[in-house]
Amino acid sequence: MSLHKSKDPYAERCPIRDVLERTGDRWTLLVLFTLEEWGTLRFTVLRSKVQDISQRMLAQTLRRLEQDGLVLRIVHPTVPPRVDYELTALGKSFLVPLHGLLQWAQTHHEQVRAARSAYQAPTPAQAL
Amino acid sequence: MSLHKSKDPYAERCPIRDVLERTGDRWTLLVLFTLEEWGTLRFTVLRSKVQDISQRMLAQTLRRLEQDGLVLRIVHPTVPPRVDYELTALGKSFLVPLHGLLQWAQTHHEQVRAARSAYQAPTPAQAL
DNA sequence: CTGAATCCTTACTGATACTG
DNA sequence: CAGTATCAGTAAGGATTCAG
Repeated sequence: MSLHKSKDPYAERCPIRDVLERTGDRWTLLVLFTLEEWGTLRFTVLRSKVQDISQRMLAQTLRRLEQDGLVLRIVHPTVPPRVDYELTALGKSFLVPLHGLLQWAQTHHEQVRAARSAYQAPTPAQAL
Repeated sequence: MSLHKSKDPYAERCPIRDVLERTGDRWTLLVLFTLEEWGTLRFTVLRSKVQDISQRMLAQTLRRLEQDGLVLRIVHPTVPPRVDYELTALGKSFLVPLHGLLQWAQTHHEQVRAARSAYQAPTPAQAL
């Protein structure tokens, strides 16, 4: 989804907007689920677990999650540098409703696929 | 979010992908919530209720929802044409987990905003 | 290792104009 | 009224390069 910041249909003041903005991008949920499953992970390891994510996108996604207080970034002042990431309490609480989505997807996935297969593109505004 | 169909990180076989693909675009949830609130609506009325959506985007969003079996399209063979849209049972069931997200957003919205305000951009991989 | 900065391609979106 | 088709601007994502 392309979520433009400006001319936002949800409007900035709308609380749900902040959530949808996160769930709506390509990697956030994947990163969140990965951190939930594995606990604390360092950058490279996290990347290896999130299939196909680029370095750029992982860094960007993590920044936003950190900024929103969903993920904690822990820097170890070592050489070479080591940075760990883990869910905050807020992040964990966010995963609860997310599982609702997952559950629905798993339960109704077949139904959706069946509907897609059966679908016939409508002839514009004219019925049988 | 831009959700490319190809090179999909979630992979096509992954059930959750089909859901995320929908929640991830700009208008789908808005349309879904609007239909939930108002029940059956015809194209123009629906458009007037979904603030700022273009005719093109509304049509496109409805097609996908229809294709996935979440929304029912009812064509009245009249002149001028009249087309009604309403949620299917599947569509309504999808709104349940969606409300979980909404709830979380409303509950934790302030926390997120606070985290954003407090956030300081990190100096690259070096601690105190 | 953990990033940030740049470039470039692709996808999304809106405006506009045109049908049945 | 209810769309579709086309066009053009913008934003997202990937690849690459550079740095602490």
